[in-house]
Amino acid sequence: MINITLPNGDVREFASGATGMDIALSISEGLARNALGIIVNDVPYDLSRPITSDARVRIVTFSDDEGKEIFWHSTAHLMAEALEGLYPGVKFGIGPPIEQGFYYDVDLPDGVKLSVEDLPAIEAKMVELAKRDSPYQRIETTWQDAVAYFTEKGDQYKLELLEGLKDSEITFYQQGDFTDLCRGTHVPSTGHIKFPKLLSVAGAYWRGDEKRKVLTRIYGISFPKKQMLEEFIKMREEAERRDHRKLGRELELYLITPMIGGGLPVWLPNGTLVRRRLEAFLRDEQVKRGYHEVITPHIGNLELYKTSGHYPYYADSQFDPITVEDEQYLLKPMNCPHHHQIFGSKPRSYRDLPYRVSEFGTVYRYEQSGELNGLSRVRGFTQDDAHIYCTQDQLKDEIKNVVELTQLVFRTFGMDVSTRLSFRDDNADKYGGDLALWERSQAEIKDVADEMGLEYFIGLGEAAFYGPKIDFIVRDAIGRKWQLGTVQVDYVMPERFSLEYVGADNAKHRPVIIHRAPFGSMERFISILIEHYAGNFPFWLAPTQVSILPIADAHHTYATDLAAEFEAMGLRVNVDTRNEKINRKVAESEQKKVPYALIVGSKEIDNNAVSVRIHGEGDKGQMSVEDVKALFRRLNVPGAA
RNA sequence: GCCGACUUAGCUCAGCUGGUAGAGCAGCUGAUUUGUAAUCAGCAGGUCGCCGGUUCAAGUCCGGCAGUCGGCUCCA
Repeated sequence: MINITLPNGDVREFASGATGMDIALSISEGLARNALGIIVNDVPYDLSRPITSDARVRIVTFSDDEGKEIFWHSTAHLMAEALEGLYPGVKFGIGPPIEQGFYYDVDLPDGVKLSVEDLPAIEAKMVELAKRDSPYQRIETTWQDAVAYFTEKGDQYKLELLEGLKDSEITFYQQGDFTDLCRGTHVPSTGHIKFPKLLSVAGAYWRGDEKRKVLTRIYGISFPKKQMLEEFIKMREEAERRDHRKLGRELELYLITPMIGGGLPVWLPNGTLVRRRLEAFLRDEQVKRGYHEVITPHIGNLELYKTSGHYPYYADSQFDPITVEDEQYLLKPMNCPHHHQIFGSKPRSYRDLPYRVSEFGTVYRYEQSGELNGLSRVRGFTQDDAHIYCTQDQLKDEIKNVVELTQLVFRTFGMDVSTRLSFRDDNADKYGGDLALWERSQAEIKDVADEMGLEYFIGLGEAAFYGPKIDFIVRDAIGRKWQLGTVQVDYVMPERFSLEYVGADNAKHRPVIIHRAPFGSMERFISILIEHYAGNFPFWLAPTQVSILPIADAHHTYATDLAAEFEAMGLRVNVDTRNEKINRKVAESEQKKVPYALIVGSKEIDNNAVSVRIHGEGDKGQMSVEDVKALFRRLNVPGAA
């Protein structure tokens, strides 16, 4: 007999060799029906796999992350089985579950090309195979037998994977006529996968190496219940509506034309208003915190970037240098070296530190054409950059200050962020400066993060070449992750630029530099902001804050006088004096997502009032002009909702 | 840059197996003076992304290029 400990602490006795399914059945029939796998002492097991010793177990269903992984991984196998049926000779790379579904990388037989139009047929085949309800069978095998099997099958990809598994236990999973090299775990049978949905086809390099063959990657997802699939599809449609590229065009925020160049967005008047508002918000916060704002040119002598070390490290992602009178200049790929020149331009005393230099600095980076994406990924963008030159003693407090400022930014917009400590990996070529300094700054960053109680994860290999970072990452409407804010510790640049300050001891010392950008890039931040608000900007940010809608010509004077009063308060107002019905004016104000519409007719004029309509909420009734002014004053500050 | 798909009026989209381009909205003109999501009528608007090929004939078929989209790779 073995003792099985359940998550609630109950210990039950089972015969040795009992399976997850036995345990599930002993708890309830419903659980057994929904169970997809069992976690045995932190190791996922198939429900049919015998358990032979005492264990702590947890049965997982689709509502658990592990359950979804098992479900989607099994769906990937089901799709592979369908593909093998439809395209004999297809070879398989890897087919893992991902955050939202799964993919499988496949090498199709010669001459076969797959497009999204082929997906429904594959999906139909999957449904057909699922109806057979074939069990997923775990088969333990030997490395030699596995090699023999895939040699016979001619699948060089699986053979290559096996090369890396020489010393491990090898298992196959088989369902129906399909056998795959797989560690597992899988659902009991294909019948669980009732609602598969294949989503897209893409190219992907074998093992992520661009020198190797491009395989066809098919993305999909699946659900145990129809309603879940429907909800998923509805969510994707909602995401499409929020897409900043669509809203950016509709709301006339920005423009990208091939004539100007890919990845070089032009800010239209509406977008410029939003951006200036954001800049003003951050500028005010920075003034409170003792920053000095500067402006630097868009190009700089190549020597500057050779000194900083950016040039050799990032030659691939810079525009080619421009040659003028035998001197070479680079389109500015970052602002840091310019700011270092400012710090170094005169002797600095320890009394001047921390010295904080900020700039909304526009930089240009060469991004591969296939990478360009609306405002999220561009070739010219503006960083809300700043560099803080401080002493070693001041470093931790300064990091805390900038992390707090960054958090204030995200809090103001109500955005969910995840925090990554971006550290170096073992690839020494990627980084400058000596290892001891790296270890020190990584430790300092981690200390600060712990002291502040940040929830974070560590990203190895994500550091900048000159130092580790704290990065703030958010998701766009369709779930893609983007890095926005960043805080970086740098011991390398002070050395490279020989930056110094005179200490209290009258000796020269090296400052430490913090690089930071709470928004990251204005372009990317605004792309996320558009999707975050679905284009419905809060009052203080909206390009047009108030539409005044007179009922008829007789009310125009009242309306325009009112508009002038609001404008004098610094509000952005539009008066709709067109010869149109009020219904039409209301409709268009709503479509433009203007936060407040004020309807004015004879009734309002008599009371020195307006009728208030809030975007997305509807008619709020009459309000006196004085009350509306007070309301708008209250709403016109950053963070007000 | 690589793989795949897409590209028709300012926007959203029709256009069957090749026969010479259409709608709604936006725009312009006129009528209407209007009470909380689109008043009515008329007019105008396109070398169907670009270049080449097949054909009596190409928006439609084929090839090349560009741009966009979804991925891959990359991202100071």
